[in-house]
Amino acid sequence: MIGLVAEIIVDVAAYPVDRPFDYAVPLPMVPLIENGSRVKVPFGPRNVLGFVVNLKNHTEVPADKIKPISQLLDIEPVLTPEMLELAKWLKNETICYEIDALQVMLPSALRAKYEKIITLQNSIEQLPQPLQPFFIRSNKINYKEFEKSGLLHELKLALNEKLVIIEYVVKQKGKVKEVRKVQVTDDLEKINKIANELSNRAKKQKQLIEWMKEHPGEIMDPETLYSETNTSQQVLQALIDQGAAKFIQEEIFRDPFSKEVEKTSFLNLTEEQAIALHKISNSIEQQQSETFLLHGITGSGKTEVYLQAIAQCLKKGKEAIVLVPEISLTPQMTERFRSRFGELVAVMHSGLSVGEKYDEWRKVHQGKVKVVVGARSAIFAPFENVGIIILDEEHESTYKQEDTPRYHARDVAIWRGNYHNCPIVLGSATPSLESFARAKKNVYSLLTLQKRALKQSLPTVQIVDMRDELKKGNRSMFSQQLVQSIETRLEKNEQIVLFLNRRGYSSFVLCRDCGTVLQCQNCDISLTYHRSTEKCKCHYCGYEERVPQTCPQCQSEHIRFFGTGTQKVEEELAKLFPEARVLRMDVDTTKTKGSHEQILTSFGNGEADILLGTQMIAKGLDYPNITLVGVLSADTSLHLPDFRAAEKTFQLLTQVSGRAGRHEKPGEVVIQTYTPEHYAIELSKAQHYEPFYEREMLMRHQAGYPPYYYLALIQISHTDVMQAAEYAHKAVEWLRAKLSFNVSIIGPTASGISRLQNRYRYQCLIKYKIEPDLIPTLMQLIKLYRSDWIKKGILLTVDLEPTMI
DNA sequence: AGCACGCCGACT
DNA sequence: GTCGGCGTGCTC
Repeated sequence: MIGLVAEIIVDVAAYPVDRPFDYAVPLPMVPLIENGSRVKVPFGPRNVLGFVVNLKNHTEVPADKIKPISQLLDIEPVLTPEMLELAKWLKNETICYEIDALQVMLPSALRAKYEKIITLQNSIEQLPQPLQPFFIRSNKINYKEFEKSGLLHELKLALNEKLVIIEYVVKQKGKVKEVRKVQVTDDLEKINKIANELSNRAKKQKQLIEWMKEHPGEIMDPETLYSETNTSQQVLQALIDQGAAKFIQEEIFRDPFSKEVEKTSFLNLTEEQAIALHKISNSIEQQQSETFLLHGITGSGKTEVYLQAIAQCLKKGKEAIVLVPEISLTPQMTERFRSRFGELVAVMHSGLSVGEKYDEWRKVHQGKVKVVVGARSAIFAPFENVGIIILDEEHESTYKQEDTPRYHARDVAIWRGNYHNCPIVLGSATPSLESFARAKKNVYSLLTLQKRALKQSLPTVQIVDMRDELKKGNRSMFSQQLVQSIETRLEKNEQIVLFLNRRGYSSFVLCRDCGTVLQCQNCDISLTYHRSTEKCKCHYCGYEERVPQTCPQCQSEHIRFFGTGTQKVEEELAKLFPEARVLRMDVDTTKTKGSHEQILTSFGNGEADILLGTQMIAKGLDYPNITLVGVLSADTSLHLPDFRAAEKTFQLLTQVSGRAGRHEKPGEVVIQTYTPEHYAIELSKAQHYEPFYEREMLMRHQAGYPPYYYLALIQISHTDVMQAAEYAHKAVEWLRAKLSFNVSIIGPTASGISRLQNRYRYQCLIKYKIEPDLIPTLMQLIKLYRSDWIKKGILLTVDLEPTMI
């Protein structure tokens, strides 16, 4: 007779074990175990962590093969049934191991730490001499530590003699922080009885018990108790011995918020905001899983709409998830939520320590908070009654995870919205083309905010043609216009933000006279300059050519590869404006924790005149004294070998321009470019999203890119170039034979970064509209790879809907 | 993935 | 004879 059997996904990321294994549930565990519980199980010769995904009363596995679960790690399951279902969906949707899908939903503190421990079996004297010193202190030592000693051979002999054994132990990474507290018994009669029986000499105990009479059941910090009742540990201990109180361990949460915030209340809504809120409210009321695209220009007050919609969910006893891109998850941002919802908010982002993340997660898990504000992974917040899911800056590529499981938070949000029958709000000033196209097709409901909430006017935008500057003999990075504008602000004591557009690392080849950028003959994509070979390559079709000496358009010799650094700009600024105080914000100056925040605060306090930085300053900057924004070269992101280059540029310019003049003082924006006629630059001038959308959609349609087509990216790498190329070809041939003619397969070509960590990388891009068998076919390819190619050192990955190509 | 098992060549 | 090299196959 078999008892309860648990299906367990084990913590081993490998193809042959990517399925549930049956384990016997020991009798004492039966009433405690649930789906979603974490367990420790013997798996082959070792012990591993696993997740219970199903409980049943039968099994096909022969009784002699079934092993019992060795330990139940949580009394409360860490995963809800929803999460188990979501994991299965993720597994199919992104082609990953189920265990990876499960682990990504939990804080890393709950992941297992594996250790090998050598344990001495007999007395130490029996051990060979060289091994003895290791076991003087204890009969157990860590294998990792031992490994360094170089005595592995001796160990092996001792192992054969059974003098020592090796154990595989599973530990949890994170710890729950606990403090010791006193709890007074809630049994008042007992207190009275003890009080009456106290000897008259026990004056201090009497004092304490009198206090306890007033506070039955109370939990408090011992130190506070002593000072409040003027007693000491000895006195308390005496009463504890008699049963008047007891010491308890209480969980505490590490508090990542350093300061208190003041409560704020609702702001008045503009008419547009009110309409948007009303539609979202309806969906909350009707319990409809509707996806909204909230398209609102910078400064139109999207956040206030979110806040009020959330408030409504809370009123209905439901919870809210708010996703924000990592870089805009500044204290300034989270304070807006905390000031409205106080202690009901948990914040999750990469700046927190492992322990802090674990604590924030537990607040959600235990129902102590109702709102989560966080970066991508917060989409897995373990709420059980979600009322609304919000993705702010919906177009941001950081919502897509770049390693397995390669999920897009937007897709997970929609899945969860469906599960909970609640609305999903995607907010952006510059929606992704995918989302806007869906809104146009009424797949999403479009909500529009066209006016700024405080009725400020949009900043005036000037586009400066840098080719003219060059003709005028100005070879510096600053146009005359920008220099003049900076001077004016410095005189007026107003602040300036200079933005250096430097997305990505590849460089393109540009003619400084006519603005021509070398393009591929077959694709509408810029060629990438490869310094090692002195050639320009197209990463989409593999076309390549030598870097020309003169411009193919105008025969000018001023043709060279492009790329500038913030340091160089800083030096030039120092020459032009020696008195100006400059703050530089880039990867170098923001390495340490909190430095990002520090720079912004000191700029906000007016400790500098100019803030110079890269992407990271494009968001969240909201200071009244910023009246000038300068974009040093708008082109840089335009000519990246990425079909989204124009979209990203438009988004970035709109975003950056939005930093100027957000308060009373009017703002000015100066955009320097070598290609002022490009629609992405021209149309960003007045934040004209729709014309840009129309224009860009046309390009996508012609070139066969999303949103008209779906994409899948296959990457193949090997330490040997020939092997990498050979297997990339094999994969492509294999796919061509399997997939229908409606699918176009581009490649194989060398990847953008053709060698990474000493592996040569090739890739192939699949474009398709409808191909129901694509995922099964790709899974088959992966199977082929894992059973055969992997032995030859090939690495193959599949990324569905890649963001970076 | 990790690990044991097993079959082969080089050595005390 | 035996140690350790890596190919093969399994994990409830």
